[in-house]
Amino acid sequence: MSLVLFNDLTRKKEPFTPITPGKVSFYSCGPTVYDFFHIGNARPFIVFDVLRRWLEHEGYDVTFVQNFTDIDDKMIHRAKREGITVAELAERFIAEYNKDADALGIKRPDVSPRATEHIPEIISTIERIIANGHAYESNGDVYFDIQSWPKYGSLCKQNLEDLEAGARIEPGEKKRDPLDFALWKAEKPGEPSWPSPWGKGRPGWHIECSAMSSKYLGDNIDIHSGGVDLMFPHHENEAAQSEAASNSGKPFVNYWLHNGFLLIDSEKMAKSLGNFVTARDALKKYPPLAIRFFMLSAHYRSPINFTPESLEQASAGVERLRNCRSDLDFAAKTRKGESNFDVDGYRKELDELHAKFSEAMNDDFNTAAAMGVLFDVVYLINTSLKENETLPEEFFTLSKKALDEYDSILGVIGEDFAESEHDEESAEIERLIQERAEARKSKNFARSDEIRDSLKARGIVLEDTPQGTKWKREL
RNA sequence: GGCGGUAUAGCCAAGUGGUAAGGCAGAGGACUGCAAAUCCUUUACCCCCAGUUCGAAUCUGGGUGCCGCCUCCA
Repeated sequence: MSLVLFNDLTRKKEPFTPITPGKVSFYSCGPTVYDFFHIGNARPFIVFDVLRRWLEHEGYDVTFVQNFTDIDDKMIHRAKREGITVAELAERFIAEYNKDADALGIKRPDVSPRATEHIPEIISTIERIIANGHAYESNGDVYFDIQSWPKYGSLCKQNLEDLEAGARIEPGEKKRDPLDFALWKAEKPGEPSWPSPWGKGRPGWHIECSAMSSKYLGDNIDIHSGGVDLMFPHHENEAAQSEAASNSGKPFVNYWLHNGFLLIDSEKMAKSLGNFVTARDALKKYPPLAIRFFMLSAHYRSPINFTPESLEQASAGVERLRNCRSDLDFAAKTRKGESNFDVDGYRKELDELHAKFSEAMNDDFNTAAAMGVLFDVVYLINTSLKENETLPEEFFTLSKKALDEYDSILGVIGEDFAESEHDEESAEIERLIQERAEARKSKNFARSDEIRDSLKARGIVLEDTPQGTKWKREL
């Protein structure tokens, strides 16, 4: 089975067919860099990172673009409050974004365009929209003319009347229709601005994505993703702008993907509710792997609930995965040898699981089901380790390859600390393990337990096996 | 009011016509000096009502609960 994606344009699962065979153009809405990003923002970053990795794993040449919004009202207000320029604010929080995103194992995009570095492209996009008769200038502002765009509302499945009922028009506004939205905003005193054919001003929110996606990916792109709340108005507006600008008759985007909301203790996250959690804070409390595990444990379109319990459960799940990998590594060092282990049968079982994994990922990247398969692999490895004194080289090669492959997509197992560390501390740990082994030999269990407890207090866990004692770091 | 999502074991969560994956937690057992890890055993009338069907958690209709969007919040 090949990849099927749920397309919000049609509200159906559709077979994924890229515009150019073998290539995928993928635009993902990035953060407005006025503050640390929060744990709700982290969801699309993580889940679409996994989709991107899966596409690459399947052999596609993916161009992944994720913007930084570095000019808008929030940026301006925050910069004013901090007493710095908008540019300084952007610089700071782009760096913070990268720190948190890296910690969460999110691959860097191929291109990370910033709105303020694409003002000429934005202006020319607006000019084309005006030239095509879908926008108008009004006192230094430029608005998209909703009435000229019959398709408006096709992504969010709303008709114009219903949308108008919810819209409001402020007194003194310069729009013709309440739903018309700004492409360009005339300069206000003390705010950053750029020269344009309509006087000094700055871009509206939606236009940057249209201008930048077309610059880097073309007028017709394969995949565009973001949170459900962006479906309206942001993506609806983007689509209208892009298609009005290109005037090619081709859709702006072939597959629209939206992730479900993340709730905090069953409530929407909001500063007013006092339940606002930044990714930075979450990373202080929970291991990055557990946060990833949590995000991938449900389907990306379902809502998920961020609670201490769910994160602890995720941590325990990660622990099981990591134990398997470290048990495997330890056995590879101590139990490799002659064996009548049925390698061919084992390979066949792994292949079957591999097929199940692919099937899950191809089904609208169902990571929850895929993780179920990963645990089946873990079980297969664990029972094989249990049932065989010694195992052939191939067992270890095959098992390690399987875990590595799945983890290269999901990123929930991570590095083996004990394996990768060869510093003074690990040498000391080895010494203590040696001392404990001698204490145990002479039945000095008091000393033995003392060593184990003191290491435990430092986050080092010892496990005794018939082949000796292994150690690992707690998450 | 308009649009949409969702309801599966103590908790998290797949499955979407043929009789319930996986994880966490719990209980009992094996192993261990004791642990830890691992393994074995064990826990579901799939929100309610009606209908379609040989057969429904899965489809249809109705109801109820929860959630989101329609306010430049992922």
